[in-house]
Amino acid sequence: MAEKLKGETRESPDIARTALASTAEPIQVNFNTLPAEENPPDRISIRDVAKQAGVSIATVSMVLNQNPRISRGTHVRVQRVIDSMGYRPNRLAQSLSSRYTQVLAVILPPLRHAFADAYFGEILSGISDRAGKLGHKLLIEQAKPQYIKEGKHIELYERRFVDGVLCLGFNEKHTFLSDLRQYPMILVDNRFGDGVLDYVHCDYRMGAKQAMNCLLQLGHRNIGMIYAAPESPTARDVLEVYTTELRNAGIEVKESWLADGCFTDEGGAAAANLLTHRDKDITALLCGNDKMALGAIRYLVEHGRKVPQDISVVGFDDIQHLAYANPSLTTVHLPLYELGVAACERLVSRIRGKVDRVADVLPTHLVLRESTSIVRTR
Amino acid sequence: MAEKLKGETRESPDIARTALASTAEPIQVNFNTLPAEENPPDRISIRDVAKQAGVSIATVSMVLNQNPRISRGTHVRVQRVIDSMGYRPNRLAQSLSSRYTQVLAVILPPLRHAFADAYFGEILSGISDRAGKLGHKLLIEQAKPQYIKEGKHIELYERRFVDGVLCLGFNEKHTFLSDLRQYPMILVDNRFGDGVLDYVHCDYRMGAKQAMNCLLQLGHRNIGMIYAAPESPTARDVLEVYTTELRNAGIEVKESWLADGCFTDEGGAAAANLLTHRDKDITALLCGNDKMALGAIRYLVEHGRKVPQDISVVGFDDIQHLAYANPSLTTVHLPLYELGVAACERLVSRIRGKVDRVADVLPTHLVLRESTSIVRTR
DNA sequence: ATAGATTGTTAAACTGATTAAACAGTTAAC
DNA sequence: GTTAACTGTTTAATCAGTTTAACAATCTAT
Repeated sequence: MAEKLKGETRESPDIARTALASTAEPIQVNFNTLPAEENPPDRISIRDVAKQAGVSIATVSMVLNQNPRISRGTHVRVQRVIDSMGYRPNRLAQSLSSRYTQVLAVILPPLRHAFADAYFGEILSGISDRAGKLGHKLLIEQAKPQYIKEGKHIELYERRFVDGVLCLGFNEKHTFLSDLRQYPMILVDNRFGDGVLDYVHCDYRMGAKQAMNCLLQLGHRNIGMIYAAPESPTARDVLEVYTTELRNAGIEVKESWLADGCFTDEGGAAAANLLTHRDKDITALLCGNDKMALGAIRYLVEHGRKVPQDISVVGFDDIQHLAYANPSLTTVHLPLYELGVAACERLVSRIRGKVDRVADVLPTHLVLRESTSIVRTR
Repeated sequence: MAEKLKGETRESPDIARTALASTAEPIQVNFNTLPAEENPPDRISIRDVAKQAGVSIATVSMVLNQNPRISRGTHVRVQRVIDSMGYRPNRLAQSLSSRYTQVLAVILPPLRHAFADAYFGEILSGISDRAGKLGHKLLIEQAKPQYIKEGKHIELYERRFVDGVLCLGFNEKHTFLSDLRQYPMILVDNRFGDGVLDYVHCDYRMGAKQAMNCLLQLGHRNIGMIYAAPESPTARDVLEVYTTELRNAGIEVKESWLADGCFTDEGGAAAANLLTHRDKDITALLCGNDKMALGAIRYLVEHGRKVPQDISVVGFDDIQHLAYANPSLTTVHLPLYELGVAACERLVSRIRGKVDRVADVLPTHLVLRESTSIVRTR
């Protein structure tokens, strides 16, 4: 138990303060000297500006929208008034008449930790950055069953919340996607119904080929696979390339080499358990994502199998901070940030009617780290 | 190199298919039989509904808003027309006249991986869930320097994008926060300028006390601290309680026990390096968040110090999936999801004018796992 | 029977912008 | 010296709702 010294309790913690002083910049937040905003920031409308500038509201509107029919002189004069009054156009009114909201929605699957997920996070970063640059705001939604049942995803367009939608983490099982096919929408990192919906996804076939090449070159022949979500076309791509590449190497794939890991780390651990028990000779595991790979490694290490000495593991995603795992993970790098950028870019093009079909596939590459090694000869 | 068997190349991967068949539900997406939406979903307006129902648009509006001045009969009759026509009110028009957008913004700091961050993610989940229940949409923004310089954070209100804003991951160094003090805004998981801004945060003092109690009870006396962001009041709370609790236990805090870990895992590793070299007798480390704790453990383990046998480590946050780390992390659980819920709830109350001051503090608790143990006597 | 209160509905003003069409004032062409 | 073609600006309609005040119809109370 902590012994308490009388008279010392509740004393000011100087040392902490000292530490602070040395690191923190001086902080002064004096609210009395802050620029006094006009108390009720009385909404200034386009009419006020027009009156002040001695022109019609149409002129102000045209100045706002850089309409070339406005003369240089008027433009400058009106702009000056706009700036001096601190006028900012009400975008509800703008959207109401212009029919564009300048807002995009991102729909995520109803997973408990969808927002804390590195995979979605990386894509979201890309989307957010590009949306900002294109002058669009981002609305975030989770497609809970109730949400879909109530048709909220359709309301997004119908009630004019957004101009377009990006769907992340969905596959062909999510039939609500087809409700959106008549609106600007892009399915991110998957395909749907043989390409009925616009999409942008990573080249999972290329990634799988890169991973399998690596393992085969390291001499592995008994390679297990922890897959997930076989209803997802891109996930299926990996499975297919996996078997094809084995065949091409003259190896007959055993059914017992396959296990579903549900994209989670627990699932990955469970799958590793299953696979290693079904076939003691497996020397390598290809995993559908990094989380499962991590779970598998944890399971293996905890059960006395050394990674990579006894068994090699390859992941998919190349999630940040997993480079720091122990052993660090060999994985297929998916350009998730770029995927987000591309998806956002294409969606805006679609909204503006500049393209009428989006079907992009982004290249991957393999990142060799510590979780793979040459097969051990017994 | 993989040997290729002639005639076997590019064959269909039956095994993968079989695996699929067993796991996947049957997928049929027949687009010809999907309910044929009226080709041009010709915008239906309140006027169309009014005409069809033989009432004025005012009546339809009042039905929509459940105005009690409408008789039961009319309500039912109009509602039936609304349903049959599939009418959905344009929310731009609604917001324009009602002065409420039903949209909230979440502003995140300009960190590269803000969206992939477990800490923010957890809070965001809470916010998103509650916002949905309260009928509000969520806009997500990152406060890049340029963004602030251009006053986009003020535009959020002035241009009527949102009714209120939740600020995550900011502290007193972020002076732009004070620009928002005249609008509905809640600072999440921090305080600002002695409480000028509304806030909801976790009880970091309580958390620090719980962590220190634990370490002291385990017999540790030379306890180092990896802190971060001393400009953050809540971070300072931890530092202060750390020194106070040591003093109360009759231990004089050494300046050399403190190091800044910048809230990152690399920072945590670097700080662990620094601390263990400055004072070889340190037997425990208190870390300002889980990421730094993880980095510290990685550094220690890689440099031959066993955790917890040689040195105990306590984190802060209780981030998901870190329960699976090896060793699993003893940490202060912050109710981040609940924090998001509370913040959202309070913000909406503020917008509706039901409260005029928000200053909530949520309790924490310690989660004992494997990274701490009784001090080893030499 | 008539004034007063109650109830339900509607006309009209309002929210704050965009934009097509009209309209002056110049300049160019025949 | 008309007519035609441009320029730059304004008028007025429109986007799709909400809300206040007015109004007609019915019900009470005197």
